[in-house]
Amino acid sequence: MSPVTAAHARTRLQVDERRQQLIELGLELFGHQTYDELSIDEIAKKAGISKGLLYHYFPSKRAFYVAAVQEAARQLLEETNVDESTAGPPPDMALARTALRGFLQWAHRRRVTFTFLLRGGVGTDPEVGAIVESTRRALLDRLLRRFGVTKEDPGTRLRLRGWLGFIEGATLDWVETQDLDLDAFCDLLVQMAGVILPNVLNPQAG
Amino acid sequence: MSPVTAAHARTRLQVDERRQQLIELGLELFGHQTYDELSIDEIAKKAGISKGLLYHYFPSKRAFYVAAVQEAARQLLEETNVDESTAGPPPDMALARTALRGFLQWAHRRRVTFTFLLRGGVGTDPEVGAIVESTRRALLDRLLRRFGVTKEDPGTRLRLRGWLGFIEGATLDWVETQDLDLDAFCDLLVQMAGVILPNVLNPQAG
DNA sequence: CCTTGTATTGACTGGCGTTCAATAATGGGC
DNA sequence: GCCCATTATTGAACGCCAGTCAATACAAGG
Repeated sequence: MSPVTAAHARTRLQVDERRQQLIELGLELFGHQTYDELSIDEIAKKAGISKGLLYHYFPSKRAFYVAAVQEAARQLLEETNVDESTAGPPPDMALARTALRGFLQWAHRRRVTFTFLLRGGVGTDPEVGAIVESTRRALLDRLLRRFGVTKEDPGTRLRLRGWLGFIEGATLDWVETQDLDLDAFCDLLVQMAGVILPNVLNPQAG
Repeated sequence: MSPVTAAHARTRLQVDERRQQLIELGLELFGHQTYDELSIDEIAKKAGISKGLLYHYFPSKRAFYVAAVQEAARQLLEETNVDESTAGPPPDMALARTALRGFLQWAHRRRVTFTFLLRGGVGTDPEVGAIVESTRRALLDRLLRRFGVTKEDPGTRLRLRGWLGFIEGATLDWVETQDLDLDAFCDLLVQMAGVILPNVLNPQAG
């Protein structure tokens, strides 16, 4: 079934190729099982390789897990990046909306990875927490740039952090229940941005 | 140092007393270390008891961990419960504000437990996730009752879930940075409730 | 004071993360 | 096309730690 499975003979792969393959597998497996539900032996078996080989690529099980989280974050950032060449001067609401839409589509299409990143990314290492936090930050910066937000006093920062919490919480609910279509949900989030961050989005209203 | 520590002699305690004592300790320890950073031996040592005794009270390490989460949730719900005897008809904004204040005070005073509950409560078991989710739900129901919210169509549910995400995210930030005083932050959250849930809070505006 | 119940212990076991020396595949030089 | 250096790959062995269990000591009731 898996292209990795080699009955008896050793199949020798390029280092990056195999590494990527293993991370991809980890993403899939850790998306469905807890960290300590999933044993190294099981991972190796599913990958069709020996247990020891995993340690050739990753110094520890945790490191492997972290690499998977890292990859999830990387995919999220990469696949939700929109073309900015035709962007108008901020606040370019249309572009911001497109970006948000892309994020939601990704969250839906790869919902296992998405929930893995958010749910699995919190309770574990500080290292993992840092990845999630910096991803959050990167996503936030992107959106803010498109919304044209610059200043960040304490009140604004808390609103931003809260708004992100809003998006994450609502999106986790949304990918599960699916009882609003993409556009309606996207509209909701944009509308929320408007009421949560009024002073930064239309300064004259603050 | 600890009242539990008995140099050589066995100190025999009542079952509920010791159980509670262990859970309290677990709350403290798991607040500062990851689940698998913390070994059973270490817990037992810190508690001044033998490893085996832990298994007299809890069937497994996980069960012990879950009990600690459970306790954190129980404390949160108990200690943030406000007196409703003098409550006016909903939406009683004053009471809602008091409740929110109580929640924030608790989150600040017991920030280790609070972050443990939120950060540790996500990435692990479905069992732990269920506790956190039901606590979330209970807190939400309380606030909604005071705000006088009844209906829950998909759109409203997503707003509620998002609003909770807002509170959690912003509060996690707030207990860490502390760069807004309690009242100002509380004001912010109440204000946010107003703009996020306008249709349910003042129906004529929706 | 003895007996019964149970809180408590310490040694033991099995599983799993981790290590390491041995092995076989690959690619390059001649 | 052969040989050698490199290294991807293996499998067995190790050690730590969660979980078990029979033995022990403390407390209470008769």
